[in-house]
Amino acid sequence: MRSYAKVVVGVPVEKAFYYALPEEMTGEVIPGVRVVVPFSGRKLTGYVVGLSREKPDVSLREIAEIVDSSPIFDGEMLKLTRWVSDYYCCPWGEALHAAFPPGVRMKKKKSFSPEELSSPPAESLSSSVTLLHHANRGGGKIEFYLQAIKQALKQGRQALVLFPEVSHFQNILNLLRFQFREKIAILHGRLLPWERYHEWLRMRSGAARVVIGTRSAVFAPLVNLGLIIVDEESNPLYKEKRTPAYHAREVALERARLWKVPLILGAQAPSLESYFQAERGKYKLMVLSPAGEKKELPEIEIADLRREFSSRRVRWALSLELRQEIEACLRRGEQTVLFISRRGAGTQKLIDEVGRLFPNARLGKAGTAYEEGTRAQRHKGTKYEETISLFRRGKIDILIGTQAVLKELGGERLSLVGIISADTILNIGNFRAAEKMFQLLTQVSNSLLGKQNGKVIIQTYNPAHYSILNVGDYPQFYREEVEFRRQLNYPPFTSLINIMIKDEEAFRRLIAILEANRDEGVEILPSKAGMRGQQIIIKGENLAGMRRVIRGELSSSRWNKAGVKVDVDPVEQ
DNA sequence: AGCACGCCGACT
DNA sequence: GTCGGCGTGCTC
Repeated sequence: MRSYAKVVVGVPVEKAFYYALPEEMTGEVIPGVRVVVPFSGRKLTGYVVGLSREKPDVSLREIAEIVDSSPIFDGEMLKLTRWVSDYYCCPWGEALHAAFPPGVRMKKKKSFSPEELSSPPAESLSSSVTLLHHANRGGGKIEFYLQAIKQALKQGRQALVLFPEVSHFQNILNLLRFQFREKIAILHGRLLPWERYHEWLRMRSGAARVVIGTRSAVFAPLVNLGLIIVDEESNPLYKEKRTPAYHAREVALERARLWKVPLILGAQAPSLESYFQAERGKYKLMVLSPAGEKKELPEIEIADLRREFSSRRVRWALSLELRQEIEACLRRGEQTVLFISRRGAGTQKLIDEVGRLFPNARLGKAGTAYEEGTRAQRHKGTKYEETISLFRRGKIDILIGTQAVLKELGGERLSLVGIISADTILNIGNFRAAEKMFQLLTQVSNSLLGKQNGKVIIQTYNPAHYSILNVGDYPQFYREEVEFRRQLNYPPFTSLINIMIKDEEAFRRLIAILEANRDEGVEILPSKAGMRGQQIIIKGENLAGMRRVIRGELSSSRWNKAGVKVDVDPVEQ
């Protein structure tokens, strides 16, 4: 009996297309392999996503060529990418692309030892989600992860461990390499194409047993997955900004569900979403306190700028408290980090002021590695890295920096962190502002944990804000924040979809279409987004219907030039 | 994405 | 009369 291949091609079209198989290809064309097909006058590479016995009611053409001698996606991975395309409103082809990175994509006709591939999954592990709420960045959580990984390996399974960025791997990588040596594979965006290809093959063959990676590694081609860990699950770097704008934690949740494997989410300060699920009993909550002697939180002092500047005309960047504390810190021969939330006009003013006030201190300024180095430079070492290195070696007394320096905190001689303006974060007009503030302060104060003179000074016009007052007490912060979210009907009580549109005419057209198909309880909030065009925010308890409308609508090519970008569950950074 | 089809303005 | 603008719609 003849069968027909259902093929997804890399065009922004929602549909799959059917092709006939030439006699000699029967048995070789199976779901998950790539094929070359004739498509409106040209040849395109597409993914076979299924086979059908019935002849579809269209005139068929034949598959021209088979690219892979064994599938690059198994059935589960096809389901996962399908879910990504449904949930994040992108064509299936684009979701498949995201799961199949460039370094690997160009290679052809390589066989991935089929005997490993077809091995039936062992008895399924208990599928559950654990939220590991740990108080510090110390060994407790790594120990926990290692135990879970060992258990998965003992059952003959593979473990997938995600971190928000490469610089966070090192600690666990050293420990894992010590125990498992060549069984470790690494996957992240900065690998060279051949490195990625090499790691891909090792995962696919089952030779790699533990995979450490960043967000895109959530699609790692594991043949015998037994465990997923997402470290620092609340880190916004897990959100992809390009299409499909997936959140690696959400994809991990779906993957764990599909593969029926346990998932561990780790966080110093969990995301509202995750803690909400834990509170309702959907996730198992585990709270880890610091092992050994209890390390004290640093002293947290609030510099109330309202009082500070009410009597004076000149506005200084540094409050009296912060100035005095820097002075004390310098006297003790210890280091200070001054955190600014954005680069810009305020930065130079701050640097000048610090220079004037502390003429003998050695100053350093660090933006981000990205801003201060070109792509080529980043391999050799950038100005940013140089500054950080000087700071680590104690050659800088006062370091002024943005978000990026936060992960460099924790050196021996650092004892003071000053938040120059908490309000630039609290006033960003985003419902996650308080959460972002709390995340920041948690990270900062944990990096000074147990320091004898550890101190955080927060300069603010909002000294009574709950995100500041509750540092060190996550449950209390959560209670206040979740109440705020409930009252304003924000996640986790609702979901959001953000659509950006350049073309104004298309913007109006899309609003009309969305309004016409709007479900009960769904709000459609259009607005101007300045230079970037217009945006439509869709807000509601259940957006499944809206998702369907968006996906169906955008598959029509009349939106091609309108510059439409869909962001499901947006996370502004 | 590409490409054809189609219906309006300005050219040899 | 035709060339070509790009709006619209289709590709198995």
